[in-house]
Amino acid sequence: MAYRETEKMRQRKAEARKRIVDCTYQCVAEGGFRSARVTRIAGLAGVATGTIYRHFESREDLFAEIFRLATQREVDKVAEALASGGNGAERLERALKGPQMAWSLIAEPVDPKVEEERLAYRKAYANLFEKAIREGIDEGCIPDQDACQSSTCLVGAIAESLVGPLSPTQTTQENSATEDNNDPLVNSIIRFCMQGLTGTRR
Amino acid sequence: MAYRETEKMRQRKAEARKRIVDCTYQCVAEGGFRSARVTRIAGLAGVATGTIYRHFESREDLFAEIFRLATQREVDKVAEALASGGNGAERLERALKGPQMAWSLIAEPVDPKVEEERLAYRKAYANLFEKAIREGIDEGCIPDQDACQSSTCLVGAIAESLVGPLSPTQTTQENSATEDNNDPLVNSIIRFCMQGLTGTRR
DNA sequence: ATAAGTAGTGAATCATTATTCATTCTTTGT
DNA sequence: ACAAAGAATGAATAATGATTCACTACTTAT
Repeated sequence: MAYRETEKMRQRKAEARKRIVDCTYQCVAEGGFRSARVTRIAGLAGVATGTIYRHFESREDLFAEIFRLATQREVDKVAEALASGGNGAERLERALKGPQMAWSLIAEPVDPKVEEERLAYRKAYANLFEKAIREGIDEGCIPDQDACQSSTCLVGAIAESLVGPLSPTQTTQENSATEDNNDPLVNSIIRFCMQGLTGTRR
Repeated sequence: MAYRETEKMRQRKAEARKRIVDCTYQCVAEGGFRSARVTRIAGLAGVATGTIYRHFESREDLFAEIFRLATQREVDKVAEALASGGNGAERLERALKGPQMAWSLIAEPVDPKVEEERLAYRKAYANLFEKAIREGIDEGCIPDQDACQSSTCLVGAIAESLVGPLSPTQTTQENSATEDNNDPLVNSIIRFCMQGLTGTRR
């Protein structure tokens, strides 16, 4: 027998896969999941359409992966913020400042499999917040309340403000990905959310 | 010349149109816009598929109309609540209790034309809230803040809580359409939102 | 009854895309 | 150099479903 997969090949395949992922991300960022065509992705990535299917079961699976990837980083950021020092209210406030770019993904209409990921994503956020709220309640810096429900409100308020159709920010990827801008917006969301939680004017 | 459209005919057409609208609504309520097939709608309405196109330009137009209809009633309810007596904070609180069923529509992935309606819908709500918040600020019962931004947070928090993927309520139409239930849920949303606005524990 | 015009029909068409797979190209070990 | 295996290709296929349109059925006015 002759061919045995070698490191060099593994690497080349990995590169192709990455190229596919990157181009998919780009397509999704431009026109959303709905309009991202397998053919176009293949074209951008410089592979044949068939090749996509050597790396992913189906279009949906590819999309689900994109979603997970784009999402993971942001959730991690929030988790990190919630894990660091300060009291519960302070940590929450820091966490609210965290996510910047991936929120845009939670607004987009998609296939069932991606929808599943989206649910997981929102839930991940909500869970982080819920835990933090509970801690705040235990510490006494947040009044007693239904932490689960409040965390849902938080996610909703933030999502709508940052990426919903009402959002004042342009929904282009570039600007929402930048680091520092739209501070007044973020600040007023934070104020609203913190007041909603604590019932304390600041 | 012979045939001239008569009242009887006008009426019959109107009935067919209404049947189409109703069945579309039913389909959408069951499986969402995505999966509502023109053929099935026609079948349910007892007309040929072609007939749909005598009443509506296109599938999208039909859907847009459904959306408008389902939506209008709810927005009216909120407007009414905001118009009645009491101070700003009280009126807002009443309005938050208003919408029940149509929120489910704002979560659903749809075609561009429907998307447009959805935007209008969210905006309608947000505008109502924004106006009410401004009034509350003028009256002094709500502290000064960015009314526009706060109204966006309200819409987001409510939408997520009632119909988002995190919603604890089943997303079936029947129960969310009922009048009185899920009070604890609604109450905690209201508490969160009112605190977010007023910064006052209740 | 007849003619003129409108409404209704639904099988056929058209358009769109994801997916397949027979074929060609590369890599690898001998 | 050769054979065995895998990888890549992309034209062809398949599936879906909206939309059309040639035709029939009905309504109306004379």
